[in-house]
Amino acid sequence: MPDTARDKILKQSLIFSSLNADELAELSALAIERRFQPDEFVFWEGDAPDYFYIVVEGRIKVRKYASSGKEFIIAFFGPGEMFGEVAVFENKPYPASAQTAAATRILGIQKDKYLSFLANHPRVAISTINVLGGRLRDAQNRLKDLAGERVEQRLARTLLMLSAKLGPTLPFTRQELADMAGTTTETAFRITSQLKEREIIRSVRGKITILDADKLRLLGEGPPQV
Amino acid sequence: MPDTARDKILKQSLIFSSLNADELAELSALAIERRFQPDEFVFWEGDAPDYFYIVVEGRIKVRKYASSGKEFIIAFFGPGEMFGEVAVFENKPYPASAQTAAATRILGIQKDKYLSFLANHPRVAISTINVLGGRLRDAQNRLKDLAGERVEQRLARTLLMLSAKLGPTLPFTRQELADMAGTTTETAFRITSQLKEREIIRSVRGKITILDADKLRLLGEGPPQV
DNA sequence: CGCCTATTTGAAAACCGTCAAAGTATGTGG
DNA sequence: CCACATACTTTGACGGTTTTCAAATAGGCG
Repeated sequence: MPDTARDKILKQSLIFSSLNADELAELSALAIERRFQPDEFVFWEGDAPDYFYIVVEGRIKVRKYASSGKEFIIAFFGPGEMFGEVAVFENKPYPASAQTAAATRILGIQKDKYLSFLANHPRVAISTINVLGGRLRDAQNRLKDLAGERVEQRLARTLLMLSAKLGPTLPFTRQELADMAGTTTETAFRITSQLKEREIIRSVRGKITILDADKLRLLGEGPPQV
Repeated sequence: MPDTARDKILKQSLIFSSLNADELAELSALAIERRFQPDEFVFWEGDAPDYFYIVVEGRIKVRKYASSGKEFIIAFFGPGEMFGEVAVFENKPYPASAQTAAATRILGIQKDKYLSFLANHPRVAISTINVLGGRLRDAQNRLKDLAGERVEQRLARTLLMLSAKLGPTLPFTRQELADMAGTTTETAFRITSQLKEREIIRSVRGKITILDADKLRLLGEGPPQV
C-alpha cells in the first residue's frame, strides 16, 4: 500500500512539483524511508555517498568542523527539502555531517537510481539545477557576508535569512545562531542582548522571535553611519 | 564557416564533454561570441540575466560588494568554465558582477535556448548538475574556512585552492588574494611576507609562486599547537 | 530534586583593520 | 629614451572589535 503522506511530501517538494501522479509513484518506489531520534547522525563528513535524502518530517542540521575544532552550521533543512545532494552529484564523500534536530523521517534515494531517473525526466533535472542554483546563490551571499561584514551585520542577516524560511519565531539556541553566523556564543549573546533591549527581537531558552524585521534589515545593511 | 576554436573549447568544457559532434554543432549555433578588453564588465550585480557564459579565452573575475563597500572575489574562471549560471538557472538578477582580468573571449547562450537544449540533452543536464554540485561544495568549504579560521589559515587555504586549479604559479596580486580570503591588503601582505621568509612562497609583482605546498597545507590545518 | 544545557556577565588580550606614508615596478606618452 | 603616472608593494603605529578564559545563574528534563 502506498504511503500517501510520503507522496504528498514529494509532490510539495520544490524539485518534484512538475511530476504527475504516475511519475511520483515511480519515484516513490525508488525511495526508502529512514526514521531517526533527535540528535542522531544521518551521515558523517567523509562517508561514501550512496544516498541523497529528502526530509519528510522533522529537521536536519548540516554541519562541518573547522580544523580548530570549531563547528560551522552550513544549513538547516525541513520537510520537502533535499540534502546530501552535493556528494551524490559529484560522487565524492559527503562534505559535511547531517544530524537530526528533532524526531525526523527522511526518504533516501540511491545515487544511481536517481541519476537514471533524472535522465528520463528532464524537468526534474532542471528543477534540480534550479535548487542547486539557489543554494549556490545563498552560499555566495553568505561568503561575502562572512568575509566583509561585522558580527552584528552577520547576525542580523542570519536571523533574516532564517526568518524568511521559517517565519518570525526561530527554534534555535544562541549557540546555533553563533555557529551559523561564524562567531562565538558569547559574542552572539552580547549582540542579541542589545537587540533585545532595542526591542528588535525577543528570546527565551532555545527560541528567538523577531519583533521588528525592518529595524533588523537596517542593521543588516551596515553600520549606522548617520 | 564554423569556428573550430570555439567548438574545441566547448568540447573540452566539463559540461559538454559528453556531446558528440552534431550536438556540439547544435549548441555552438545557439551561442554568440563576445570579446572584451581587460577590466571590462560582462555584467553587473543586479542586471537581468539573459545569458550565461562560457570562457573561450582569457580570465573572468566574479566579485560582489559588501555593504561596507569592501569587495569580495567569489571566483576566477578560465577557458572552458561557465559563469553567470546561478542567475540564469534561478531566473533572478545576477548575484555578482563579472569583470575580465585580461583580453577575453566568451560565448553567451540565451537562457531560454539553453533550458530547451537541456530538456533535450539529459546528459548535459546531469553534467550541469555535477558542475553546480562541485561549486556548491567549494562554496561550503570556503564558508567554513571564512567562519572559523584565522587569516593565516584562510590565506593558506586560498592559496592551496587556487594552486589546485592553476598550478604552483598564481597570477594574482596581494590585493586580489586579500579579497578572496576576506581580509585587507595590508594584512595579506604581512602574512605572505612571513611565508616568504620561511620560503614557503615566492612573489613578484602580480604573481605568487608556491614553493612548499606541504608546509602551506600544515599552516592551513591550524595553529602550530605543538 | 538534580543534572545538563543554555544563558549571562566580566575582564584581559589577541588579532586584525584602519590610517598614513614611502618605496618600487610597469607602462605610457612625450 | 626618459619622465611621469599608476598601481602594486612594503612598513609602522594605533585602536577597536572580537575572541578567549573564567565563572555564576537559571531553566528544563528525567
